[in-house]
Amino acid sequence: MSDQLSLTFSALADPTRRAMLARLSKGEANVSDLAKPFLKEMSLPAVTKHLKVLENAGLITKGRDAQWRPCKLNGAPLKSATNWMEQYRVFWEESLDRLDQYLKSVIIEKESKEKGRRHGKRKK
Amino acid sequence: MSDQLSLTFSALADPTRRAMLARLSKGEANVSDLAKPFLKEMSLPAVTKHLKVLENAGLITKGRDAQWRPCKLNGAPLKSATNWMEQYRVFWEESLDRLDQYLKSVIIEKESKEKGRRHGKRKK
DNA sequence: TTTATATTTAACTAACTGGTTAATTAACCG
DNA sequence: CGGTTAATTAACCAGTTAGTTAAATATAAA
Repeated sequence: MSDQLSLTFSALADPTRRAMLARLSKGEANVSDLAKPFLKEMSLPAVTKHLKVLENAGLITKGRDAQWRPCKLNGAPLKSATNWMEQYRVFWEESLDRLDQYLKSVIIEKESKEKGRRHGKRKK
Repeated sequence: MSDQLSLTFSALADPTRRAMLARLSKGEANVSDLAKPFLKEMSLPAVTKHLKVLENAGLITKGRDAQWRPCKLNGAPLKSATNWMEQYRVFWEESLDRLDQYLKSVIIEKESKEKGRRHGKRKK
């Protein structure tokens, strides 16, 4: 995979990892804190692996405090990812534009009817 | 995987697929158009598979025109993805904020020195 | 009807992912 | 020291991904 953007998107492509980031957005937490909500669904080593993925993507940083590993969120890769997406903004605003154009055309139809069909679309 | 956000991020986690989206952002293209830049690196069936991933994620739509399959980009899933990221904006602006605070503190130090140490931080 | 073009499907494979359990490391605490 | 807590590593496995080549499908064109 290798490139940073791929690493970032790949790390985000998992609901467990996204939930962990959400948790970290509320403040630092060590591994067992982060694991707690998932220990019914998976083991601790599985959590460790997820954290490793996040760490490799640069989305979190693990510190050390005695036997704890306090993790904190690092937003920089999310910034790059958002920057990449930004270039497609026009494509998700497009449908709205089309609605806009449609509404305008309806108004024009309406106006031309009211004004005695001076510049409306001809039918057929 | 299943959930939409995971499907989207997962589809984006590959440079070939991102390049295909970039191409489609410049206008519709059929499969062989999209394949052309990659045929030195991979076969046509590999391209078909990448397009399938994008299609399953709802990022593209494939139409039909005789034997061609004109593809067009669909921005909606990117909108959801960006919305999700938006909640982390504060984390990539944070470092800037910290610089900001630092600069402010420097100014305060400076002011308090100038004004005879009226409300600066006491040393030690 | 044959041939050519565009694309997909099938069958296979190597590498990666996401999980497991058991063992190990590291640091604290009595 | 010996025990406990926090976290990681090792070894393994099933399912998925990303690629391959060869065959099949669909449409146009001669």
